Amino acid sequence: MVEHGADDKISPKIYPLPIIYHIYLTLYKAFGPQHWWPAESPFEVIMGAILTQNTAWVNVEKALTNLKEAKIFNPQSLYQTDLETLSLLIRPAGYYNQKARKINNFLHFFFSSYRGELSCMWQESLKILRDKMLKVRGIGEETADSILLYAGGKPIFVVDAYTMRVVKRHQLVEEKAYYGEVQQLFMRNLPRITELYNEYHALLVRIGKEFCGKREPLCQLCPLRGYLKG
DNA sequence: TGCCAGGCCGGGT
DNA sequence: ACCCGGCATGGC
Repeated sequence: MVEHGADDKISPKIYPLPIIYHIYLTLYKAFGPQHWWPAESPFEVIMGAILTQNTAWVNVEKALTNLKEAKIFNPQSLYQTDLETLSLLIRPAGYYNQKARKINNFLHFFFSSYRGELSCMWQESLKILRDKMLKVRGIGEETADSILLYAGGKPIFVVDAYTMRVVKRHQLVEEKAYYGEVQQLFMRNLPRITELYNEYHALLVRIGKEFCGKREPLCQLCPLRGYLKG
């Protein structure tokens, strides 16, 4: 352990790492990099982020494949495709009528504000872009943050159902905590580094799936069980 | 068979 | 400011 006091002027004080940071290190050592987001392009990340809303990823992949096979998987073509056709193609992803509308809403925003150019959209500041995306019907906080982090490489932490379940199961936040509180828990306790946020969220999904069933109390095999309060 | 999956919206208190 | 029903397919 490091002694504090005498050499304050020489080296900065060493504080204990926040527990949130410890948990990341634990997960990374246990599972290694997760290689997220599974997509071939930033635009594909955006479409996937909308399609995966409350939906298993395997079903999203089917929808993405359909769009690619129809040779319309680019912003212009998708924007020109009528909702009926679009909903048919994304059917495997579920909620297909809503999601067709959501994709169209996003593309309308994308073309009217940024000429359909991602490079143009990324020039916007993080906070402004986030607020603007949240005004699009069908883009909520998680979807917006997923787009910002995994498509745009912006340093914003994504909170999803697994994240929520893991931090609540381990009593790192109160049971009623909402999205912004959990997001702040992570962002206040971690350096603002895109790669870190990227990997951390992916790791949380990994252990969420593996050890944190929806109705289970707390899996004894979870590598985080030692961090439980109380 | 029923439950779950990388949410979000709109209407009702 | 919460709370809840609706949206829908596919896998286990």
